[in-house]
Amino acid sequence: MQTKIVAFIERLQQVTTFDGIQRLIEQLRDLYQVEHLIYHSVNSAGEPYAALTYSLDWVDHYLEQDYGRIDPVVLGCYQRFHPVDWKRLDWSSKRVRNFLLEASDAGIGNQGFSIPIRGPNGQFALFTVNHRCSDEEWLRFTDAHVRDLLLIAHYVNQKALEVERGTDRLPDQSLSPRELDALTMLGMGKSRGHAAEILSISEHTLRVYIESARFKLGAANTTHAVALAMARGKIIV
Amino acid sequence: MQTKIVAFIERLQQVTTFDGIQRLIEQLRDLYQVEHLIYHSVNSAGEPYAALTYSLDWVDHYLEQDYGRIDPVVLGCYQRFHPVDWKRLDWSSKRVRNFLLEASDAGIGNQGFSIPIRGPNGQFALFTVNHRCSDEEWLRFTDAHVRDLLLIAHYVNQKALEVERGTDRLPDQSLSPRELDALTMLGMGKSRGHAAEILSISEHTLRVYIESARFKLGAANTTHAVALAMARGKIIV
DNA sequence: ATTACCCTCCCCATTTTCGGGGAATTATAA
DNA sequence: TTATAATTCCCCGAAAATGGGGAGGGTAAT
Repeated sequence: MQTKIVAFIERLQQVTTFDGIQRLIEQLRDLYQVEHLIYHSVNSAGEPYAALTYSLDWVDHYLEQDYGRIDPVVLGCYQRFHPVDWKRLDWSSKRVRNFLLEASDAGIGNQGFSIPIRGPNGQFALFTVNHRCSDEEWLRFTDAHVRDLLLIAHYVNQKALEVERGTDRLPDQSLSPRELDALTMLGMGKSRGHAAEILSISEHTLRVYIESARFKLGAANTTHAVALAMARGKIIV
Repeated sequence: MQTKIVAFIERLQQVTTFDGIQRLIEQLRDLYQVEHLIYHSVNSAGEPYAALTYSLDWVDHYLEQDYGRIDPVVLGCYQRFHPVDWKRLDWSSKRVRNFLLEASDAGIGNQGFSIPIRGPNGQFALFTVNHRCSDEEWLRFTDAHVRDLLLIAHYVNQKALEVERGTDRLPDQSLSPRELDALTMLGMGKSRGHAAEILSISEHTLRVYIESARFKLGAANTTHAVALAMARGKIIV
């Protein structure tokens, strides 16, 4: 069994394009004989990327409906450190059950196992195995392959980051100490006036920091700037 | 070497109080013969807790100065999934270098290794080993003990959560779907008017959601509500 | 079936923030 | 050293948010 993963990692090293990752994901699905395999990520600029074996119809529908915001797999893994079996997630809300029905119709299996991954600057990725089978079968599968999957998830993410770095993007905008102070205060719920008082600067000055931070982050308004700074790990509230 | 950790885990099971955890941390420091051992966490309500071997003076100073917001160890690990050696963190800013000098004066060693941990509802914890030695010595130490430390970090966090659950806290406030929608839109930078339009409701209605979400989250204003919802993993922007 | 919560709509007055300007001194870095 | 960035201060009008109030219909659970 170990030869599988060794061969895979060797082949992964050759890959230099997103297409290559996609093909590898498909080969991996066949190798492990599961219904679906999904790698998807959101980089620091918020751009999504995915290599997966779901039907394109489902992917389009998912994106159109912005299901990433209610999908318990995404929500549940976003802040988690450890891989999680889909059974352990929260499927209780009505909206989610509806989503589940649609997913099932689109050919998504009832069993799933997802591995969250985090990269630099808030980059977030998920590596998911999906299958349709009984709980017992699934338990046997996961027990047998968790280690492999962890390694694969890690390597695939590394490769995706590497390939993406080729597509040169805007450099990571760094915020000045005062800008971080300002955003932190606002994120903590202080009003501009109070925040300025705490930082011992005029309210006007505070506003300059917020403005420049907003500009650097490409944020539409103050709330957005705070949200982006948080999402990118620049501040903690 | 393995007997060390087995004995530790057994003793850990007996612990039922915060004081017990503190004593165990001290014993662990002696066991591994390092300068300092630190476990600290922030729960879903934002309350900090720590069991550590730093001097109380330094802890007081750290809290008073709110160094948690600039400490590269905290910042760097907050969004990371994997343990990290302090050398790999970003110590470049002036403010940080100053912090480092103060820390060194307070008896904190030059070498460190921190393990981030995440629990339910945005709970975040750090397990850190600190020592004063050369890079080579430190490499030998970490190489020899990473596995142990990972396990210990995990068990200590579990125990801390368990002990904390005893001190019954306010139940986790759940937000309604529409409240989540509203906060998500604002977190994405939409204005109230635009957000209402996207959600196909009146701007007045949107405001009701924001107000109730703010109330539930105990937030002072909209920006705060979005920040809290993000920190608690309720929304993704 | 009653309670409770969710969703939707509306008014008003007050406070706060936004987005455009401009300008000075001090650090930091190339 | 010279440029670039950071830090600090200021004005103003338009726009948005806040904090009260009230009201009706729906759904879900007890």
